[in-house]
Amino acid sequence: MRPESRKQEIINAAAILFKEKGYSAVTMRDLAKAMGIKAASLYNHIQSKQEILSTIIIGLAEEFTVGMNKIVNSDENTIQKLENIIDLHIDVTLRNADGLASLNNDWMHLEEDNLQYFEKMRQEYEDNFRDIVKKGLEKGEIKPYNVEIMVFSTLSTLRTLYLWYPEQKEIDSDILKRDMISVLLKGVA
Amino acid sequence: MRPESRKQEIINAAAILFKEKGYSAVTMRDLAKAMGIKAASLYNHIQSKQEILSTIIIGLAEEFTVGMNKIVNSDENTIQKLENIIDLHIDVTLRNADGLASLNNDWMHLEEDNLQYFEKMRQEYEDNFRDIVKKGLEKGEIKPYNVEIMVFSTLSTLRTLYLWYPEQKEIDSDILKRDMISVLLKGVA
DNA sequence: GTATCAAACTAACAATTGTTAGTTTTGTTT
DNA sequence: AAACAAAACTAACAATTGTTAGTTTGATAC
Repeated sequence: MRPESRKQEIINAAAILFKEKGYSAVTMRDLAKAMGIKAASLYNHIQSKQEILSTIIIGLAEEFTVGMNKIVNSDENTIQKLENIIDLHIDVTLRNADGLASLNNDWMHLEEDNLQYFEKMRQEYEDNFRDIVKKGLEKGEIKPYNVEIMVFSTLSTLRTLYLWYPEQKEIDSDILKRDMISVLLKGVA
Repeated sequence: MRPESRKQEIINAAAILFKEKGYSAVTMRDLAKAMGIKAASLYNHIQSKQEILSTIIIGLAEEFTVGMNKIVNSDENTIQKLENIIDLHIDVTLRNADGLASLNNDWMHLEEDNLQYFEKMRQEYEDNFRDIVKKGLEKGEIKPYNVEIMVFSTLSTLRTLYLWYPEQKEIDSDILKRDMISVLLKGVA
């Protein structure tokens, strides 16, 4: 157990509260109470409420960007790439499910520069995803359904993992990966 | 064009704002500005901000409850039942995508009684969904993957439709239904 | 033209918000 | 024990929040 910095403790506590009620509904006094201190004391460690949010979201977005770039630039086939994307989402979710709630639901409360930066990363991530599916379709590695529907459907499931996985502790992470890949790629029927 | 009551106009405008920023981040002054009036004037039509939220969410939740009950009590087979659930979600989404944002993201801001009522409906909806999948699995109509994963995966996609569909106007609703059913039931690979 | 009624308005409220300034406590290092 | 830095505290601020009270406007019915 390496000791976490006080700042990181605050950010982790904030992520939990943001997950439960959303960024706007969590006050600095709520956060302070969760930390067992007074609201003003938080400012010995952080600069602003906004800084907490951007630290949570931008860090995660960059993780996805790095992961996706590796997958796109690999020479694996389409199915393997899709499997790797599923892997990426499961890994990030296991490591920081609370933070993903903010990324999914509170990104619009980022301020100017970080908001633009985030939206750019998200756009590129989705474009990369779409390109993988499109190429798979051209090569006949994927069924000829509407590309947008396939991308949306898969991404919806992966994005929502954060809500669901923490409650399914009995499911081993390898079984999760295997069945998730099966369900998304081969369907249920 | 039947004229909508002023109250309903306010609720519709609120749903759009709630979708963009979430319930907590939307002020009564924001809502008033969107309506072209002053905040105090809203109270000639509604009782409270909370009333707006509960009207949006409870109405939609009841729609899903009614729809799901019809499906569960029908004598169709598992695949047909799943198709009907997909249909239900697409229909509701087409009719009120904005309201679904609140149902998905702001239900936790409902107050005591309505919160309990909502959570009960959601629980029963998910239980019904799970039972359909379980029975389909027993009868061999569905592949033997983890039930929770199948339910979660399908429901994630259907719940997120509200975010995605309004931007895909070029896709005909019948094609959407057909390909959505294909992707969810047969997979992409 | 006067009464009626819905729907807007102005003005204000008490509570809550994020944040700052300045001070005290706590624990460690000299 | 003296000095120091980290991290807590109290007290307060200006702005914003949902909401109320009381008033005015504008259209319709008599």
